[in-house]
Amino acid sequence: MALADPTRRAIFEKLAEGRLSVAELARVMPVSQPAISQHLKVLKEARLVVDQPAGARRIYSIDPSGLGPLRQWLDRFWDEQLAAFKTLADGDETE
Amino acid sequence: MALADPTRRAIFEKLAEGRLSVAELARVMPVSQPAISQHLKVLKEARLVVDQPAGARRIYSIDPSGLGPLRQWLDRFWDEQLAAFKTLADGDETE
DNA sequence: AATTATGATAAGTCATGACTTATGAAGCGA
DNA sequence: TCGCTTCATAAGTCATGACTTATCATAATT
Repeated sequence: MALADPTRRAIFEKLAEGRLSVAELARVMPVSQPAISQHLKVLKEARLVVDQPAGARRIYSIDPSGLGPLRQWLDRFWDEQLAAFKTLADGDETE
Repeated sequence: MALADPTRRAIFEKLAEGRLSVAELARVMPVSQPAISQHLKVLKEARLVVDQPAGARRIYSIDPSGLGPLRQWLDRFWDEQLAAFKTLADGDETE
């Protein structure tokens, strides 16, 4: 899970506010530039961000479709558990 | 993030199918009973599962409300990004 | 009471991964 | 072209955490 690491989540949240270059991220975050690049690599492989060259710089932005699988996974449990709860609430004493 | 670890996610998914004791989980999962207990401790602290003593055993089940914060976090990005996309799609050439 | 089953904790090992500094490649401006 | 900036990768360090075996407490069973 690419969003497990707090630093990576922070980067992701920064990018959610707007497109940023690596250097801009490095200025804001409390870690070195290589650390940023490494995190971006993981996020990119997870399809959570996309990058786009702009001269010597490289602009990163969020790939919203990357959140789809997580959302689906989450919705599945959400529905299952709601259904299970409903069953219990409906005066079920199977257990 | 308690759901970062694959083993822990597997435990969580097992519990999503129904309430289980520690021994039952240990029988199904490819790790030792102490490992199971340790994972359950993390899940419990994250409010993702609840436990209930039943004699010498202890029954674990999912606490669906624990998924609420994750869902909220996810929805926030979802909406933000959809809005951002809409802005772009609406013939915006700011960039 | 003795045995067995269950589950939590302690202690130690080991792999993973999040960081660092160093460095090289590529683009831009003087 | 030289220097400056930007970024990625290499290599190494170090902390975290996911496992193990050992053990103890508690509860059910005979």
